[in-house]
Amino acid sequence: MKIDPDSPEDLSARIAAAIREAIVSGDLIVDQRLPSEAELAEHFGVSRPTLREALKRLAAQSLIRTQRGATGGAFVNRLSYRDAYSQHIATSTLLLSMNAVSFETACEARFALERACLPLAAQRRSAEHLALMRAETARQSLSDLSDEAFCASDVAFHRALVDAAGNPVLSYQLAGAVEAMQPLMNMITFTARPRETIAALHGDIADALERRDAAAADAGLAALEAETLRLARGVFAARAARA
Amino acid sequence: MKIDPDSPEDLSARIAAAIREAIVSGDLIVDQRLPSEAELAEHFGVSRPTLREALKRLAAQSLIRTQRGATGGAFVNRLSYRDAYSQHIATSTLLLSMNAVSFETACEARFALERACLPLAAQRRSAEHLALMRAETARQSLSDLSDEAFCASDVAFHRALVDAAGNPVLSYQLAGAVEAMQPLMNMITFTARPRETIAALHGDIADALERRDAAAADAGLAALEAETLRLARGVFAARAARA
DNA sequence: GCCTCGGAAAATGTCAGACATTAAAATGTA
DNA sequence: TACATTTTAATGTCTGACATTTTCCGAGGC
Repeated sequence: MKIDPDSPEDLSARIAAAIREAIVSGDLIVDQRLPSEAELAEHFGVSRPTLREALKRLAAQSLIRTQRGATGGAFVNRLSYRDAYSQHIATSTLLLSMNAVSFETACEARFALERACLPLAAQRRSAEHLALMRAETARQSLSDLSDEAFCASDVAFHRALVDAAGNPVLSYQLAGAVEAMQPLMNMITFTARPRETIAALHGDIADALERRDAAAADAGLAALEAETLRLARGVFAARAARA
Repeated sequence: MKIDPDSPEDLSARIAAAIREAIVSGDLIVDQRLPSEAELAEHFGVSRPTLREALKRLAAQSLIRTQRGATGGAFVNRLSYRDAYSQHIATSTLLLSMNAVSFETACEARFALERACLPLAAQRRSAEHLALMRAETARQSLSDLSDEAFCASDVAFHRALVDAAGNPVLSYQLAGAVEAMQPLMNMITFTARPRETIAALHGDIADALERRDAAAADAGLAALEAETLRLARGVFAARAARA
């Protein structure tokens, strides 16, 4: 582990990069304990605070975890799907909100990706996934649901659809697209009529998956995309006219 | 900005969470300057080193950047596609390498996602994207190419295919699936015959996109997936037999 | 012999204060 | 006005100390 001496970055950034490299390259393996902070500081020729800044950078990326006490220290963390999920969702959400991505672009990406899951989902969907989708569809018909809760339920339905494909890598990659849409969806107010329409389309998709009919599910998803886009355009046009 | 007093986490983690919350919620906006380290330390009632650990955590996630000098300080960073890309790729690569994901699972996810891009790519592909795909296909036929370089070219071809869909959100979400496959692909040795086969299939896909024929491109991608899987199984079986 | 209890030890977590370095702004001067 | 110099405000880094947590081991009592 050597730091790049002529990088313009901070010492802590360079040290973090060196340790990260050791982890990624397999030089440090999962659950292995790193040397103590004092030893690492000496190894890199820096003070303990500087070294600690480097360790915190790695901790922020879930690459290491720390334990206090006699046998404590910093350990290489096994990156779990759970951790990767939440990082990916947070990054995707920020990316959309900070870069003025149009609703159309985000919507197109989301539905394109979900359609990629349908053949697998039709083949592998379990009873549990179907039940989840049915439950969310039913919830969406409740009249006393807030707009936020409706959108959250929408996201939950789509997550179940993606998970039904039974491929954790696919679920992980899609999590960003599906979950990051929620803030955008929250900008749309769903009055009674659209809610019924959307819930009905969700029902159609669930029906198709129950019959293991990928083509029908694809048609349902296409209809849902068109409806979502139609709704969003209506809302945005009305908002623009009012302003 | 208030820290959660009864969280079991470090002070620096709680402070980072508080500031992150302020950024995500829009309380702090892009390019806005945060108070100086001394002021923030006083605000949260901690010392400067502790506060700096919190800032480094945020810097590791590209949420802030820092400048030295008189008018320097920490600024809310606009999360660029570029930054988000590299984070996503790094996380995806680690996730695959640390969780013993099977080649089949990763491969299935990758091709399922790429197929989602084809209809859009067929519709929107530019001459530049086609030229890129042709160039990589040509490179793959060179005889003096190392296995790593062949795999890198393979990734470049697929990246061009994804980018041809003309949707940056889609490109971002797929970057993880496409790039994270490279270490897995590198485990396979490509002798002359498979290289020809793969390059030919790449050529077929490029041809189909040039004709804006999504169905043919889909068939080409399906054939490529089957071939990749066949190859990988052969290599792994041979390796298992030898051991 | 076994169990409990209490320190010793080793590690991270936190603090205080100082100095080094950088870059912009203010100031002085030809 | 234009240029060089000084000031200033910020981050970057170091030193040393103390607080806290957790494990381990040994002493003492049953």
